[in-house]
Amino acid sequence: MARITIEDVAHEAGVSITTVSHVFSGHRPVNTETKEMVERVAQRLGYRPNAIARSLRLSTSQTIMIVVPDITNSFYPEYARSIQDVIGPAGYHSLLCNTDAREREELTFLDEARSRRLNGVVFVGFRVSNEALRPLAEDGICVVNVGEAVDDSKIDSVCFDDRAATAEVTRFLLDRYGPSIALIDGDGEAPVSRQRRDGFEDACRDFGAAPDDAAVLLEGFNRAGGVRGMTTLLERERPPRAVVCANDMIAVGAIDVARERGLRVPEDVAITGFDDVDLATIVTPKLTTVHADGPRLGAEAGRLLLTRMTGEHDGAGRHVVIPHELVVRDSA
Amino acid sequence: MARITIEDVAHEAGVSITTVSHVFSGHRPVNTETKEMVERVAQRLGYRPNAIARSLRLSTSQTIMIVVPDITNSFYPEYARSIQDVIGPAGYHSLLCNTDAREREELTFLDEARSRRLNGVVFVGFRVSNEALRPLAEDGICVVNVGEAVDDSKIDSVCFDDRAATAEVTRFLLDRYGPSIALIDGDGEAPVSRQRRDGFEDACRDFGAAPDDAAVLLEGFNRAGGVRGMTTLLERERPPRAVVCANDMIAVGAIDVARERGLRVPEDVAITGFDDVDLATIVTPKLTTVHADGPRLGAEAGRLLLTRMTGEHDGAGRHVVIPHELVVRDSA
DNA sequence: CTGTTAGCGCATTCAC
DNA sequence: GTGAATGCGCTAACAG
Repeated sequence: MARITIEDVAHEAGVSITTVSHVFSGHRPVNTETKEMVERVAQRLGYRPNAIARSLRLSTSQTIMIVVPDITNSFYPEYARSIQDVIGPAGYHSLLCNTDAREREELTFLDEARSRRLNGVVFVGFRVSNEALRPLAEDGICVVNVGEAVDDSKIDSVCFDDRAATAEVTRFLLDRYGPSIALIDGDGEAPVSRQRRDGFEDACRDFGAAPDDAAVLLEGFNRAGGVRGMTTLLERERPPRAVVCANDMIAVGAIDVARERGLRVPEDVAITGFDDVDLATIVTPKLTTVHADGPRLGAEAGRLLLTRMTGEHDGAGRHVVIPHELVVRDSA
Repeated sequence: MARITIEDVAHEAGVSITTVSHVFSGHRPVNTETKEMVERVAQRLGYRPNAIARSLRLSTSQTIMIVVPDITNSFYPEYARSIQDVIGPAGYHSLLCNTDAREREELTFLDEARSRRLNGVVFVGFRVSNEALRPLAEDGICVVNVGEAVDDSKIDSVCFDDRAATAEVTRFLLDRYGPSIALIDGDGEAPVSRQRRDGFEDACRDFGAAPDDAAVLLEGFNRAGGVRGMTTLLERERPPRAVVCANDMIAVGAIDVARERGLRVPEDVAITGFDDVDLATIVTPKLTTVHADGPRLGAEAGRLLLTRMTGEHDGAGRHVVIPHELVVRDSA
């Protein structure tokens, strides 16, 4: 139960702990015989270096934190996996943290990152202001914000142009089905949400249809949100001819309701999603949606983080926008 | 950049580090005024206790590791989230680790758990033998294996009765559609996979149809696996009347192919899944599948782990089987 | 090529 | 109610 330490190994092998340390780190040459002997002893004793002690000594944990709002939205696992694919080979581990879009969780994780002296954080924030990331950067933690840029800081950012993308789908719907349109948004406060809402309103305004406030519903970024939203919409006197959903899961919920009521999609109501996750091609009808490449977003975030962690880049924040694409399938 | 330590706070506040330590731990009474003063100073300086140092001193990290084979299969995020819901309130953090069902990753993570002196591990292993968990338990790490029990150890286990469940769906299909049946399995070696295969064969044998080896395909536990499997099956001279898929994602892929070829499900081919994840009710036709409650599995695993970590339980391994249920929908 | 030693930041025992 | 001193296990000067 008492774990084997480097000292036990040194003692058993009849060498100093320094030598054992160097056998493992390779930071200085060790006599081949001694080396092999030490390795044998370590093996026999079942020695595992204590990563905690090493972290304390080196003040680096070789780990990063990936903070996401909803791990059950498959967009995020795909994205997270992609980050891991980038930073893993460089020797970094990662903590995948789920906030459920709660402010308290967001703050707690950020605090944790500081307490644990993590090397980096890739953050998708829903509640907390960008400013909350500053203290981390000041502590020397590399951070990539997924979303808006953080001014005057060394914080990098990656995002999609959510506003433009949503305006694009909205325009597509407007052109095809006219001005009877609604948006089921995912969240009142989250930046992504606001961006998408703005895009929706931009397009409506451009089209000449002053966007009715009542045309925007705030539900959750999930299937249940879509169900609630669509139900509300269909209870109206004049249900919309087309519905923009702030993500694919919402769209799935909306389609559920529409079909349940015997409405044909898109003949009776057109419905679009956002993200283009796997679901998009599994539902019937297949979703017309915005392809927002999660893996690519993750890869880019990982790359930014990595170059900063290794010191390859050390200037002001870099800001990259991942291109999106409207994918027209069957739901609109 | 140089982080504030407990010493900085003590110095600034004009007290000893002992006092500061106790202000934060509450492990011994501190004069109220002193306490408030210290807290103010700490606040002002932006002090964050160093979790690494604390871990080293206390030799506990208050962290567990959740190891899953495929984070993009929504079964696992749901399951993991559920574990977190159980252990989080008790003050434990968790690392969510994705192995992609690779042996090397499985071993690496297990090693990591030892190196980092984690308090617990909840393990879904696909490649590595149960025996690989023993060293962890010997190091005093609490472990819950999701799958088979580990004999003569303090390792708990949770599982579904995969064999019985698969036999059940298979029998259902056999009764309804006769002996022309096939299995698209997910993996050649994984224990879950073997269990499900055995269940399939049990049912076939019972039915009197000696299971043809050729009736079992080994693909991946994902949509692409289902696509490959179904394609192979349909190229046969006499394609099966019913197809058991080892999980829902495989079933989705299989349905994709069937429909593409103009086959009606279930009129031309019946298809079943396993897990009953969200997808199951999103595909058309809705999946007939085995409801394997991921969140419940996670909650139970979390509970077992927690009671062991807190010392509430400290005997031999406990083994719990989570009930499953055949859910008949539209695909068979 | 190898060993001695001083911390990394904290919790805690022992003294006051 | 408070402080001084020790050590958790490791790495990296520094010294041979």
